[in-house]
Amino acid sequence: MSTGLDDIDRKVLTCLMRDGRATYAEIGQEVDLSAPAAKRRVDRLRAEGVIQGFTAVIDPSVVGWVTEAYVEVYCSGKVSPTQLRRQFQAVPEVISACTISGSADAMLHLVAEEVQDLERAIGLVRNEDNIEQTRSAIVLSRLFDRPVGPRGRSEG
Amino acid sequence: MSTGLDDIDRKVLTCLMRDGRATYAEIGQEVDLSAPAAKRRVDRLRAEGVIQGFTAVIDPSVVGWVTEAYVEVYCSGKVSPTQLRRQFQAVPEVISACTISGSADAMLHLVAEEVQDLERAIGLVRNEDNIEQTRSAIVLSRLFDRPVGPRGRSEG
DNA sequence: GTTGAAAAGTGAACTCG
DNA sequence: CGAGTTCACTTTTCAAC
Repeated sequence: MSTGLDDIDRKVLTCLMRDGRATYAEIGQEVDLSAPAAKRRVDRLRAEGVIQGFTAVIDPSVVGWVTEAYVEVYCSGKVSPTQLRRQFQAVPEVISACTISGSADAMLHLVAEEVQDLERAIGLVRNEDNIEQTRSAIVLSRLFDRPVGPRGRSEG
Repeated sequence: MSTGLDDIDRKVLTCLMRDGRATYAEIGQEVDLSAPAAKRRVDRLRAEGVIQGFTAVIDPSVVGWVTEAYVEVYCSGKVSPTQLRRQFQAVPEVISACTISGSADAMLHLVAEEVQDLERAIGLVRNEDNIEQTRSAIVLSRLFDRPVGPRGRSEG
């Protein structure tokens, strides 16, 4: 599986992350390629799984998914990532889960419409034998969000 | 400014979040509307800011943005959200920032290519007068991620 | 990269509550 | 009038070469 991206591929990705509905002619213009050539790039990137899909970016506050929380999870005994994935995925409010370094074992990101939905979801997470405790932080206000993308690293 | 979404609007959003490059004919088919009518819906949702844009979903591991961390930030004295936004936004590795409830004041989500990039970025964050301490958790393995969208709430 | 047929986008005139 | 539809016309897609 050689997913070696060349410079043109990276530019194509940048272009599509900025505007997921860009036409192939527009993409081609940015990378000095004809529209069909640009399309072949995009098709290949999709086939390789580099581009997993396209999506609309929605203002969460308008749609009513406004309540968020970050939850640290402390587990007891041995914890298999597979097992954790399965039980966290069962809670629909959990939109992201990962294992982390430090005293906690996992970090969850939850999104819901109401605080009580969060409460219930966190209750479900805690309600498993292998979960020892959780430490939740409700999001008061989101300062900003930006897409992951090719971007300069900080200098310091 | 009444941004009241009706049932059709929500279906349009769901459709575009599942496939950001869906044609207007496809969208129309899902909501029993003609293609031009579907386009007018989408145009209105964009104009209202409900749809903020379209983007490609990229596999981060392929592109090399593999190292992630969650960082709790403890501030001293009065903290203006505007000020916090400005100083966190200055660090390119910070892809998401919010104020939170609990003992910490803010939660940051960082993504970088290498652990030392994270280290440098966290150093930059700490290097402000109003930052008292930080508490970082490096992401060991991402268990799953899923888009925010209209979705069932957990029952419990 | 180029070409051409098929598909999608887009504005205008029209219709219905 | 706001919202949907059909209809012409342009642009884009996409599978040849």
